[in-house]
Amino acid sequence: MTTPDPDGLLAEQLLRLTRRVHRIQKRHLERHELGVTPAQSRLLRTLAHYASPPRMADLAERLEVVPRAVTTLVDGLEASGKVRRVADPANRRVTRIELTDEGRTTLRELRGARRSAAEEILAPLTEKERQVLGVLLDTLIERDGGTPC
Amino acid sequence: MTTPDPDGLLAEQLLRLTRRVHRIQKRHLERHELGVTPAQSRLLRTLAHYASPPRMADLAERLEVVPRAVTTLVDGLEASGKVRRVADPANRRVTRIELTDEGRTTLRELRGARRSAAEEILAPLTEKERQVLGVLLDTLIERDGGTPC
DNA sequence: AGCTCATTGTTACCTATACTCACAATGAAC
DNA sequence: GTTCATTGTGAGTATAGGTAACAATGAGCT
Repeated sequence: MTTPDPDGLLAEQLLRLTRRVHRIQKRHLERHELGVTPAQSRLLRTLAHYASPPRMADLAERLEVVPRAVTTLVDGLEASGKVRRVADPANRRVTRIELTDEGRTTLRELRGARRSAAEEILAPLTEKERQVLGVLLDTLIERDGGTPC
Repeated sequence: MTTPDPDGLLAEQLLRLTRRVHRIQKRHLERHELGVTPAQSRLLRTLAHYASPPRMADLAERLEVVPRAVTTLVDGLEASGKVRRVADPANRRVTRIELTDEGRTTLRELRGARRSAAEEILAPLTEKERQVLGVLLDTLIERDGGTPC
């Protein structure tokens, strides 16, 4: 209440920073020539977290996007042979998404791109500062359940 | 070196958070029915920082986008009467962008939307945590001059 | 059985943001 | 005055996301 405009400013910084993250990420992905967009890369990584192939709807929830957005991403990844849609025998409405061997290979190669991109972005911070930032971001992200109005 | 994947994770958190910031910002802007998109809102605010009307190129640099992107934003804002393109008498290549009275009014009303959006985003953080976050983000943003390669 | 309702993914379309490339108009330098 | 740099913009593209409508399927109820 005492400070002039701290809140709006923070949001501004956040957005500004993210524009840079996007640019850097894209550049590193292109340099590694893996043929995936940033969003596809994210889906691949998310996919790796599941023990068994998730449904489209699971992915949508995890990625915090509408199911329709996942369709497009999977379309792209399936076209380049990195994932596979498999029918669920138990419930014929659901489609499960599997990583292919090629997808797994891409994922491994992706780690290099991610590491270098992250290093470039976070270069100005010390290890400890990164930890603090991580905690703060986590706090902001965690409470996603209840939007007040 | 000891932690598993701290860097990639931070970038991930950042991007995830920003998707939320975008959504929240968009929602609050729509609720206030000011007829501006988030990017237009940013341009309006940037505009207010200048003592005299800046050139398109100045805005592009300040917003960290290519000049062509500013053209589109100004198109939209001019169509809704919030800014005005004025020719520079001294150099007929340059176009200067002025806030109109309506633009200034919108800008004032925008502050409410911004405040409430920022409050929603930052709710889980204490005042002190916000300050720390601000400093960290600033550190990350500041060194934008020299990209290593 | 049948009727209704919810779930699941997708088709079709729209928006916002920002990019590259090419270009016309203008100014500056030689 | 010819050449070169600056300035903004037209044309086209890419990415990421959103809504609305819908077909196929499953589940519940009577």
